[in-house]
Amino acid sequence: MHLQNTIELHVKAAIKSLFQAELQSVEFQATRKEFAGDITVVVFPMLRVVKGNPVVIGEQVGQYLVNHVDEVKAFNVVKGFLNIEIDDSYYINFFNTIKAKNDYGFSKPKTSSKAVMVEYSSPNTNKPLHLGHVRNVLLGYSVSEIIKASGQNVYKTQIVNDRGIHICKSMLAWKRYGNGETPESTGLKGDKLVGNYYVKFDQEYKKEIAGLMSEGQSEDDAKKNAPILIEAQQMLRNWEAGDKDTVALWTLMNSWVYDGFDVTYKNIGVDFDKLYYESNTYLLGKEFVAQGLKSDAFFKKDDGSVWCDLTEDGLDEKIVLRSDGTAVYMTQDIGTAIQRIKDYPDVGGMVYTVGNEQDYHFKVLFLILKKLGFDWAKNLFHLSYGMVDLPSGKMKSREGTVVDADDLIEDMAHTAEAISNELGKLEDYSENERKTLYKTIGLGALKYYILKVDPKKRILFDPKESIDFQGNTGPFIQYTYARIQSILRKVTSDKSVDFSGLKLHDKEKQLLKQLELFPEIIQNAAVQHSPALVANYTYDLVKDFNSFYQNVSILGADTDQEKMFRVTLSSAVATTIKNAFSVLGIAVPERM
RNA sequence: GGUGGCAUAGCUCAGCUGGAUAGAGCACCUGCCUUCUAAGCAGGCGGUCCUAGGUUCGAAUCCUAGUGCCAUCACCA
Repeated sequence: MHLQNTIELHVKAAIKSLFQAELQSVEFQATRKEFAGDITVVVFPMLRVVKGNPVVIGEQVGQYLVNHVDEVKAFNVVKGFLNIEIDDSYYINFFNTIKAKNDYGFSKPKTSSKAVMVEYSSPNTNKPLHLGHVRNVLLGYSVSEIIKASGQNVYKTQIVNDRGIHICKSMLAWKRYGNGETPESTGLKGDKLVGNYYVKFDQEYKKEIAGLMSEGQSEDDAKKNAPILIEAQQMLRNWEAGDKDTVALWTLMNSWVYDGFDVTYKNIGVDFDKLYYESNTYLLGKEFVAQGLKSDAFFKKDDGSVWCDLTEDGLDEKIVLRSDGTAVYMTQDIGTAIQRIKDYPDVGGMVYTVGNEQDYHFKVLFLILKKLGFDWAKNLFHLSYGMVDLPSGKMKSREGTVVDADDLIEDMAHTAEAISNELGKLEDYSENERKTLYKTIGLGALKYYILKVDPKKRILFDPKESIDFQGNTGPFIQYTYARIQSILRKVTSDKSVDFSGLKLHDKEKQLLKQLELFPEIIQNAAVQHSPALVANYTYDLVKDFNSFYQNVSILGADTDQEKMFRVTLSSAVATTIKNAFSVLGIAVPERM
């Protein structure tokens, strides 16, 4: 049993036997480092059932614990805080149970529990991925890995927004101004090429608006009447009607984009188990709108449009099908959700990684799916995250004010290279080994930078100020891992050595306490969908290790048993760093 | 205007279900490489936890109101 649970039972027993009172719960916290002790019981809440001086009560409970619990060695009471000292043997026993576990902190998938499907990325197919997508992808991937590590099966997926006016704009601009350019002919990544035409469209569109306005049209009218827009809208109708040439061009240009995305995803180091395409699921959505109409979940207005009334839930009426019978975004999302459960009947819930600008949309979507009567609808979660903004404001693809994902990753590797060269520790590394390492460190810095902040908070990214490589950063943690590997190359950790009877150094005990928290952190991070919890935990662990490393000699320990303990403890810390970073999607280097 | 989110050191962020003198990193200042990798360690400086009320033995944390920033409220996605 967990030590805290044991103590809780005995505190309750103490209150019962000393004061004949029932305690509902016991409040714990970590003992502050200025006081002696390892675990602290807060006495104040007990005053509700026991009248008296908190210090006196603390003393009495403390004495009871020393008498009744083997692991409790001593205690002291400061104000209303009962600080309990735990015997070293408890921590050594704990260490013996985890020292050989390569998957420490992770739980095996429980066969009883349902799988979770996590959606992330969800790009439009008219432009390359940028820093905003990077946050999305990193969050989604990490949350998937965290949920897996917590003991549930996970399917990673995305919905590709491959149809709509946005892609028609790129197609039209390419048709008009492209002169038959291809990724091969230009040497450009496919997504970049298509993105260029999306920008081109916007430029031409703005010119036409200006022209119409100089002829006396209002801005609103000019925006509606610009010929290039009207042509793009016609193109969308042609596409929906299945026009051969339009569909062929659509297929071709989308395939360019997908090739480009694949390169970027591979670069970032994320993957998917299954892809869904909007062009395939919006029809299923329509079917279910028809069903919802029959079951009275929806209603039809006179003009033929279909709505869902959510006023009872404090929201508005929401359209689910246009009067001309075409699908809106909501229609397709209904279809996609249902399709996913059809494809994976073991899925009992879904996580949607989508920016907080769509909070309202998902509130509505989840309510609608409940109204349609799906029991899994209660297990839907919108992993809503804050925007990534630049000092100049919002990123806009159309206006070219974006931080491109590929460029950013490359820049990070260059920074890693520059710092590495300055430190000059890798003289004997081959060119290839170095390249790999620079990428590991650069990506580590970027991913950690983004994942360590609470998802719901906005990130302000200044491209001029490079991401740090010191302090609370990915490279700092990677560095600590590499240091430990260096020790393990000198002395192999023997996991069979028994460490009973060892007297622990304060720094060692602190490390063991921190290690003990890891499995709980993973469970917590899964429940809260927060990689930031794992990142900040890992940072604390690494800080503790570095303090240990600089203050205690590992290889120069007094006895062989002590030396092997320190080596094995270091090894366990390395394993924990590696495991924690793996759920963040960050690799760890053997040297750096 | 309605709704939702955010507000903690000069900057970037932690702070779990309310608990001890609010913690880190960066920046700035002091020390520490002949010994396990100094991308490190040890220490210093730095706070009206947005404001005002309230609940409580106790509030950065919970409640109410206000202020500021952001998002959203389309037969857009």
